[in-house]
Amino acid sequence: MRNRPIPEATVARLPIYLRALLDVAEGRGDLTVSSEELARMAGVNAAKVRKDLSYLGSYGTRGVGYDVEYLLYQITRELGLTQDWPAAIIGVGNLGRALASYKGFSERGFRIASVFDVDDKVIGKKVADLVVRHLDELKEAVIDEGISIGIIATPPFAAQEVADKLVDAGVKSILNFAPAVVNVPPDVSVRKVDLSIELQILSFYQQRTQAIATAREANRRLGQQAQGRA
Amino acid sequence: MRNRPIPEATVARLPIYLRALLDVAEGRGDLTVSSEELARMAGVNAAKVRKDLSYLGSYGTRGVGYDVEYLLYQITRELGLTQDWPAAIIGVGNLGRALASYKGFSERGFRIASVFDVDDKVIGKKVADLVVRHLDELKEAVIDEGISIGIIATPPFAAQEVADKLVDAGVKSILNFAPAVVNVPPDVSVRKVDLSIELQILSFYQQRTQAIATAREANRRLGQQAQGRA
DNA sequence: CTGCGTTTGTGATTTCTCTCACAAGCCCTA
DNA sequence: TAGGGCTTGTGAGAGAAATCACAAACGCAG
Repeated sequence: MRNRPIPEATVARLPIYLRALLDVAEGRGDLTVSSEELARMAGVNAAKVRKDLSYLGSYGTRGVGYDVEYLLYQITRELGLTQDWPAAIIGVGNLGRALASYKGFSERGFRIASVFDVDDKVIGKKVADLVVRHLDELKEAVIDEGISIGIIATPPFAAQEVADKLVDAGVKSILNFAPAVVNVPPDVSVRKVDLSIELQILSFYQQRTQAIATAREANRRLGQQAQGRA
Repeated sequence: MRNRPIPEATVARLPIYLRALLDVAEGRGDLTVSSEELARMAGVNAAKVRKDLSYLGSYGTRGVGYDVEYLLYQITRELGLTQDWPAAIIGVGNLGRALASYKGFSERGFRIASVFDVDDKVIGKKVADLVVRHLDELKEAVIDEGISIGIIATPPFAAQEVADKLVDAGVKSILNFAPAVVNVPPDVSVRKVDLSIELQILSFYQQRTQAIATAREANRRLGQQAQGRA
């Protein structure tokens, strides 16, 4: 099992296990945790937890469970969170500003090192203790400050251009909040967070269950009519 | 193909196609679009586009492509976007405020109808033209204003409690921005957006390619040493 | 009306993911 | 040291998603 590449689906769950483990460590101070318990906290089933963790190695003890501290360390290391990855936010609109001061990032060890925009009205102003710089200074900043993650928080029409500039500056990881598809070379990772897409997906399932309810209702009425006729 | 349940993976892509189609319609005003072109705009491959669309029905014309307006309408209808789904935001911190004034929601037809919190310091204040109300008024508001989507933007410790209240009030769709797992009955849909998890996933892939580069480098040096000895 | 170039729709296949179920292995007690 | 109770680690099978590859069908030109 070791040394096999870790499946994408597993990678996406490791941060959830990490959070659960932190809760266990801080909260109760238990020394070990079972796959069953971890599963409950992460909202998945126990077999999945065990298989996921087995990709990292055999870090559990049969009959006992997983050592909380040890597993915490292993997941942290596997996720590359032992080093820090300075990030830059491009776009200082509503969303950009909220992201710049979002506590969740720093709590997980991510530091916003710089914020950029192209609008003279905001350049030079402070956002979450950082002075907004012009996008033209991006490449320089990436080199000087070792920025390794770019966070796109621009309007959609600017997203591709900003992505190109990030790639050109040597950034290999991009988190895209703009509602637009961005294309990058294969050695660059992009993840997207699209808020309205999430709502649209919810809408689909809601509409569907309502449609079913309506159909069932119609059916019921038809049934009553049939009974009435009988 | 029709009437078969639409796969989850397909549902998640429909909003992306929708956006691409809107671009085509507004931008060029072309009357038809091919799966090839849609694929390019959506960042997927053409076969996937065709298979996805085929779940909705046979809306294309062989040798021609898809009628833009017609397909737009069909996807809109399938996603349930012909009716409106008023949403409520719970939690008026940085993120909650940014979400309340996020243009992307209204552009896609989602309306934030109410915002809630439990902190007396913000209740009664205005956020994006809406007066912040106490969470205790949630159930009432859900009924009166027909709220069908709950957006959780609280700190993590409060997320489950808020989710329970949403469920209790009859909300069937929840979008959770709090970095915490929330459990709900099976008839309720939850989608989560966890910003720092996205960064952790990026970190994993970045760290891995760096590790590979380092190993390759070490290898190269070993090779040179071996050559030196030969 | 025929033939050609184009693009869809979809069976078949491959790949990825989840789940099951149980042997292997650990701890503890006597 | 032997045995019983737990919990892990993982092979095997089921299921979902992605991809392939091609027949079917359309428009148009001659």
